[in-house]
Amino acid sequence: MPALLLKDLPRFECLLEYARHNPDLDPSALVAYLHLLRASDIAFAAADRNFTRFGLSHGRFGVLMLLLRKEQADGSCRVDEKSGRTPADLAAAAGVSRATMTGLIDTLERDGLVTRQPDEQDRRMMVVKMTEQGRERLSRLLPIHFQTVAELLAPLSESERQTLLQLLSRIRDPRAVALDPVAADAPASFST
Amino acid sequence: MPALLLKDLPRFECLLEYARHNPDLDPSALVAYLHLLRASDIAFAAADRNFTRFGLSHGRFGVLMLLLRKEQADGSCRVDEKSGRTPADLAAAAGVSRATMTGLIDTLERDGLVTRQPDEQDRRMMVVKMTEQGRERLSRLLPIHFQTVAELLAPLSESERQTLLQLLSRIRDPRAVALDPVAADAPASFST
DNA sequence: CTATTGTCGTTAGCAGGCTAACTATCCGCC
DNA sequence: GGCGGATAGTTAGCCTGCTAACGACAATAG
Repeated sequence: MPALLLKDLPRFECLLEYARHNPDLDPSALVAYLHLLRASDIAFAAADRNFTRFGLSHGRFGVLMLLLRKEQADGSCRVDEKSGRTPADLAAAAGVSRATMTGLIDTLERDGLVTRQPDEQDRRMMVVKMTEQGRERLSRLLPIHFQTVAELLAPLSESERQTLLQLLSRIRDPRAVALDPVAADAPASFST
Repeated sequence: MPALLLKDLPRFECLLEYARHNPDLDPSALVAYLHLLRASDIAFAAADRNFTRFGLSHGRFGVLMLLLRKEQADGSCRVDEKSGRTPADLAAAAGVSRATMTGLIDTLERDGLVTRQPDEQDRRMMVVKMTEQGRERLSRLLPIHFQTVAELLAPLSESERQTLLQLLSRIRDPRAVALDPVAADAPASFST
């Protein structure tokens, strides 16, 4: 069920051993890297257990969250009524390929959590909408999901979470860094 | 290619928006959780690009590392000559199912990086050994892999890495915590 | 010595990503 | 007005993980 491999802890030994034999490389980077994968895998698997209980997966959950967000557009978030509802838009927003999004929507539609109708203006497009049942299921899952997240981070104090977040946000894709070296030490505020 | 979804950044907005509408839940936990998945995904994908360049995957790389470790047994590491070479042992050490290990070894054997021979003592078992070609490929890959890891962590100073590591190692599986609450605040030194 | 129990490796079939290629449609330019 | 290039959604096929179930074999109980 965990999409990422749980195999980090065991590999610790081998890699660290190798590092011991080759002291020219950076042991602290390696250890941090392995802990990062391990912690993320734990969090991923914990969330996935909740999703599975509700007949969802990480991918399908993401789609429903995107649709929920659109529905909250009447609230504080200014999102034009149109954007984000077509499969292509959802795929871009969710970070998966259009082909994958087709499969996700297929399953969601089969389970009655989502509807798919042809767009009237542009007949290439489809319009994906969340059903009442989808909203209901999401509203049952979300408190549990957030509680799980809270439990995962429970061992850390508020200020420690800030520190963790600040350190994590400075880890960047080396390729991206090469393209945009200036951003390497920016505080990196995503959600704004 | 990335086995974990790259879709964390986009979902930031939706989840944070939801959190804004429901202030009873823990925003700092949610943000830390999302940054954790994102950072891990970046690291995972960066490593995976190297593996792919050398015809490997995360899983196959892990197997070779385990076999390499066995081979270093003549050095500083006291490992009995026998352990860790059967598929079942490798599966347990790598954290995958035995069925998955069969597939990993199949591919590695097909590519000539590993051999599989029946065990003489116990005819249920097989003995997996790394070939010279496997050693050679691993020795070409490892410097690049370690350099990638070093680049990923380059934005952090030595003491920041220590902090990161210390915070990450306190994130535990909620289920495991329930079983062993004492370990929840232990420093958690794995590699010893 | 036989029967039960358990382990090893493999197979079959599922899930969820991906790319590449296809059809249908829109847009812009002549 | 029509034609070429871009875009939407789908399909087909691959990869890699998983579980469940199998036959072969070992180990132990009686």
